[in-house]
Amino acid sequence: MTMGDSVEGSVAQPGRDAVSNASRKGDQSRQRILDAALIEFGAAGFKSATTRRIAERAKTTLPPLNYYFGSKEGLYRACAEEIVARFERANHDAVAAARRTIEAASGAEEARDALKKLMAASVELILGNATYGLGSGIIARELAEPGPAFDIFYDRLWLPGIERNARLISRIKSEPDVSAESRVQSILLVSSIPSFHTRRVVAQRAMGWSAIGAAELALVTKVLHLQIDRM
Amino acid sequence: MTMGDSVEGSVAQPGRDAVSNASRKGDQSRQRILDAALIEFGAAGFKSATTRRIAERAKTTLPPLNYYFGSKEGLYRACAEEIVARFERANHDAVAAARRTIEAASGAEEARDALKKLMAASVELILGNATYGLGSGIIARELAEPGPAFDIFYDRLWLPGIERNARLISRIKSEPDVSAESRVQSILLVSSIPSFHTRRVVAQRAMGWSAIGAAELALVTKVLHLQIDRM
DNA sequence: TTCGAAATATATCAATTGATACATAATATG
DNA sequence: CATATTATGTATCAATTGATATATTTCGAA
Repeated sequence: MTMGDSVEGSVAQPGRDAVSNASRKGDQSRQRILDAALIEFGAAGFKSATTRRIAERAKTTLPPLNYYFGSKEGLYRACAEEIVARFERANHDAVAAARRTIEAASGAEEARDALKKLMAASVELILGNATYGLGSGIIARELAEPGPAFDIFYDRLWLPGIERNARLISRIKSEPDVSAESRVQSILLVSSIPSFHTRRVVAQRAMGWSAIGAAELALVTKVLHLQIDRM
Repeated sequence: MTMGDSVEGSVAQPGRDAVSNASRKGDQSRQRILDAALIEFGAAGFKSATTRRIAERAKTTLPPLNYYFGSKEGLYRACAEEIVARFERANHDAVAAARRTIEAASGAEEARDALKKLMAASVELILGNATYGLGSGIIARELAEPGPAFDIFYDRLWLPGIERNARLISRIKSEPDVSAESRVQSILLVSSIPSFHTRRVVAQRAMGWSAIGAAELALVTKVLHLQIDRM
């Protein structure tokens, strides 16, 4: 039985106690493949990226890809899981603060502040962090054309994000329960996040920028804050 | 010499005076193929869509695709041109009004109104018009991963749109010339348009809607108008 | 009606590509 | 150290797919 079999239905580490992680040789290969796949899938998309290019970038050959991830699609899903994990790690503090705000009977101002922090963290992640740029490309593509990873992003990014923001917006407006309107507002706000990837692409071309500078990052954040202030 | 040769460098109708358009038999085939390609490319993207499926949907075979459009990529570019043409046709009135407002020494209120009309037309087109839904998918994808049609969309949609809106925003703020800030504001506004496609995908899932209703369309437009009122 | 050009279909090619059978090497464990 | 397990490389397969050579049909002009 190969490792790949245990991947079915789960992209977590294969059957092995979590203690000895990264100790065995194979873990390094697995990680190299995952990193290479993030770059290739991010640059070309699921269908256009080829397993050969991924293997080449990971300085290995084809069989290890299937050995560790079962199939190209399994590898793609593993990339999605990795992206979500990085997103959760980067947003951990803002999310924890938001959760506390929601659970405690906080006032409108605290909710407003929590919402600003959440949005700022997401924008920073997409526009500011060069490494995550790959992730935002994959996410944007998966939204333009729901593919093998849509469920992962939807269940672990969009749905929780919409729910969380809707409660904060509701709190801002001092509603007794979350209204449908707050929910729609939340959707509009959350779904504006991927558009920052679009903005990156268009702005770089329109302004001749090679990268998004701190100045534009600050401007975007400021505009978002103003938007939240006017809710 | 075949028709396909004349496609190089131009996706316009092959060498034939524009008078007798749609008269010859081939024009109907060409149109059927284009319609089929819009659907297939819209659903699956450039790489994933197959010429066989397009031919099948157009109730024909492979050679006509190359005969009329030279190659798969030529067909894709023709689709992009078609999308831009439809967009321009649907937005013609709002664009003409904006042009008049810009050229005349209109005041801030007229500029505000022209900008609202422009944005409303785009939103209506993407969220409201079912037929154009295909186009917004292709556009969204092309932004997530610049491909063979990026230049077409950029040159004929983004660049003119950004320029136009920047002038209107500048007028709203009563600036002597268009400032860099107005330009950035314009980019943020214009690049928010494709995100309505994202919103369609996410909202349909999150709210369990099978389609975007008139109510949500009105809400989105209202939110945008408020945003413009606060510039 | 006749003839040449335009249009469409059949069959096939060649390249790409995901996957894997098989052999070999590396590693860990007793 | 010995051996079973894990890991990796070579070579190859089979399916998909864009493209086209070639034959046939359709159509319009003379």
